[in-house]
Amino acid sequence: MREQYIPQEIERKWQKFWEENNIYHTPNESDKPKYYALSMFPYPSGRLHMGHVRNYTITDVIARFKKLKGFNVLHPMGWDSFGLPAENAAIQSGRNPADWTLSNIDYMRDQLKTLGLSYDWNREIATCKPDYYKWTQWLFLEFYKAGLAYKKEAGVNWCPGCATVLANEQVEEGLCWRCSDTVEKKKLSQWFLKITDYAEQLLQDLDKLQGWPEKVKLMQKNWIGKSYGTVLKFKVAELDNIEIPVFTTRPDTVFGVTYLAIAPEYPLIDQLITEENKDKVYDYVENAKRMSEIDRASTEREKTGIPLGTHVINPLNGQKVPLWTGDYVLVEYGTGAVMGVPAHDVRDFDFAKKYELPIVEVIKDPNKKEEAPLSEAYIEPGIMVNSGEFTDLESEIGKQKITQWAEQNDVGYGQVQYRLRDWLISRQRYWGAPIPIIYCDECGIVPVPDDQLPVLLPEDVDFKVQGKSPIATSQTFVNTTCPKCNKPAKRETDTMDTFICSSWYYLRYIDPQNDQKVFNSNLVNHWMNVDQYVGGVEHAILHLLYSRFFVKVLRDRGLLNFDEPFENLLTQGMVLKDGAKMSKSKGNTVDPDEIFQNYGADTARLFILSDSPPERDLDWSDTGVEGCYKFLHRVWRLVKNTHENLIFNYQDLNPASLAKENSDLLRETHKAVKRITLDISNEFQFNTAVSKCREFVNYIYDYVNKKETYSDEDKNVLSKAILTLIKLMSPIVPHMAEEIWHELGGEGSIHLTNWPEYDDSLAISEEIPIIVQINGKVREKLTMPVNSTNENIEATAKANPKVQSYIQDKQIVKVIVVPNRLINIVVK
RNA sequence: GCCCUGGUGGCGGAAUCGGUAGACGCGCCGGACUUAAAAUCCGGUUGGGCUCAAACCCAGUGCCAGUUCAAGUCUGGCCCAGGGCACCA
Repeated sequence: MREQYIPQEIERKWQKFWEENNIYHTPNESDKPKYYALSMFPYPSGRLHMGHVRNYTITDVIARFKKLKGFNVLHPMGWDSFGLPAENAAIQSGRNPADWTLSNIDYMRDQLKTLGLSYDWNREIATCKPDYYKWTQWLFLEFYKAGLAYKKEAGVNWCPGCATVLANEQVEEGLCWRCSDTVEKKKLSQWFLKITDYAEQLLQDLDKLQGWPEKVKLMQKNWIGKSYGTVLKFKVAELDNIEIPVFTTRPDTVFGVTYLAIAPEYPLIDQLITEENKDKVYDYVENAKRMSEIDRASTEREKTGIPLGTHVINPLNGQKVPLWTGDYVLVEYGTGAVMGVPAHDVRDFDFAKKYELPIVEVIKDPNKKEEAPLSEAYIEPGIMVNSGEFTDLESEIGKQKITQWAEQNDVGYGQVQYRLRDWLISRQRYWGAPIPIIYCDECGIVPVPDDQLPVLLPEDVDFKVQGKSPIATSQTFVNTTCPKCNKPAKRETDTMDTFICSSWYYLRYIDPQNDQKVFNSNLVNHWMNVDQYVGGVEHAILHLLYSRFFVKVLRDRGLLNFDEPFENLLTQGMVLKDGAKMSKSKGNTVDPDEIFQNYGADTARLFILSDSPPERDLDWSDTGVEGCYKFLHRVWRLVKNTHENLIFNYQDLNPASLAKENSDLLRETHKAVKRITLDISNEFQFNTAVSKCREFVNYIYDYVNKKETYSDEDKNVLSKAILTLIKLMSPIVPHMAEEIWHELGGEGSIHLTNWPEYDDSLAISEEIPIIVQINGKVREKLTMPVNSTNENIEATAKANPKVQSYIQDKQIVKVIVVPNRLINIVVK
């Protein structure tokens, strides 16, 4: 065995060995129970960053652990390889996006191999390859056939930076999620997926996801945004046949309506303006439309509006109130119109104050006695006043009564409303899966027949074109014939949002080479759900919501038989440096390649797991890395120095017959197995698992330091301890474990063996400390046999001289004994 | 503004059920080895009091109350930090 631990020598060697012997290949058929461990696949941006390293190391340790525990583990990797950076690189460097992407993949695949991850590379996929996107297109057509993909003209989010539209989920505070450019509104005809049809299921099924962080479920719940309310129809006083429906969650406040406001984009707005107001209102509407999303949506900004000149009739009390348009009313939500109740809505209150509209109080705060004008909106429930026949009702009951009344009198109805909008999937970009649709003058929208898939990306395109997809510049692509009537027709030139590609990739890993079907349903039903999904919390809504939607649709199309894709979800924290997110602009990045070269992958893996629990942020620390490197050297030396006294096929000796130091070492071995097994099984507490490895190593050092020579008994017990240690560490530092295993006489691979078992009865000490408290304060520590009786503990404690000094002359009020823990004597 | 999460030494973080607060590591200090240094091995390291030293005592898990024999852990109120949502009617 080498004097020193030199990772650069051993890591490459074992990576090659593992690959040549195909030890991470996962068969579909197996007697063992299945376990599907999955990391969120990366965008091939060029090189790995520390966030990747952390993500994949966590999943790898789980996969290796489960494999040793006897599971048939599926642990695949692939590439989310469509997307804008490739195209931008193409524009800047003149390279083809495909070349750029594929060479990045090659580099990053090497990096992943250098990290020693236990992937089954036979299952690798890349979403930009035709044999993958063929099936993305096929799935789009499934949605189309189900009536879940449709095209409509709509006001959509346009990112000038990316020169494409975005889905709602991809706009963060009015900015593009990718490039942070200010998002504009544009009216365009675009493809949507009807995710709103599944709003209720997506909400309900969150309850099934016991293995998800509450935080993520809550974010999805808020995003779906279910609310219960009532639609009330207001007739326009000046026009006979027009009604304006409003959605409200507070029908109990309808007697407090003093105006009604519609969105500036309200479709019927033209008819609702009186002649003399037309110029002013059109000016206002134009202004509102020009405003950017952030300005418009800001709650800081003062709300504005303008009266249209017409009026509406309150269906409950017949009152005539003015009709306004205001930029705080959103056309996309509810009916695009709101009833103004200044007394009981914060926004309406602001609006009424500004424009001197009346404020009519109709809900009374039951806790407030004296009459005083409202200084702010009262939005809590209360007792209804000034509300005709509903006066004196409790407002929560009033909601129901008024809704009933509206239904009986045909002026409204109860309604459930969701905040979730349909998913806009068209992108005016090249590097994505083309939407497989043909437009024919005769037949209209015609889906590309299955046998003509994939619709391949053309190569004769001008990437620099603005405002439309570069694909539109390819005449060979655009011009085609209609599959129905064979007459000349045009292809759809937009590509799909890349989130579509990533909504089903975990299914394709199961059957990656199938060229007949999207996947074999039986195999998918066998392997799914993903038992453990690991990735960043930034996908809490986007990717995770879309994937859940996909699975539900595929289930309803008969392609699979489960409701949810991801059984358990671990959202790992970020990797920071000096307390801040690593970024090139801050100059605080740490390059994984450099760490691999200087310290080896095992040190990187060990450090990234040991300093923080996985879901928390991790601050990168050079000295921490150094410490991990030293620890691995320490383990190496331990083995090196005891090497000649170690027996690979050691005997399990009868614990009762062992010398004290050997039974102690055996007990520590069982303890270590128990604690590390539990730490990894429960919540993946790798940081505490690592610290227990270190404690165990320290213990063995103590043992070894006291020995000059080794008896046969010593050798067997020490061998068990050290070989067990190596196995416990093998998921975390796979190369070093493999090397030591072979040095000690192992054959094959340590990663194909079994996780050590522990015996609970041997993991317990014979003597344990018992704390003695007097009036709750620790005064003495006793050492007593495990499982001593309460009487025994009490007698021993009372006999103790120090305890005596505290209890003599005092009256004992109470004695509490917690077995194997402590005794508390209460005295007066 | 609303919702969520978290606040423990110089630092990262431990602490099944309420039961020894500070495991393990980093850093720092000391000892051994060495001509010397590095590396290594061993020991110390919450603050304060007392002491030559130890023993011992007091305080201590963001702040203030409470429940309990016993609170980092439970309850109520507050402060601070981080995250999510944000004119969704």
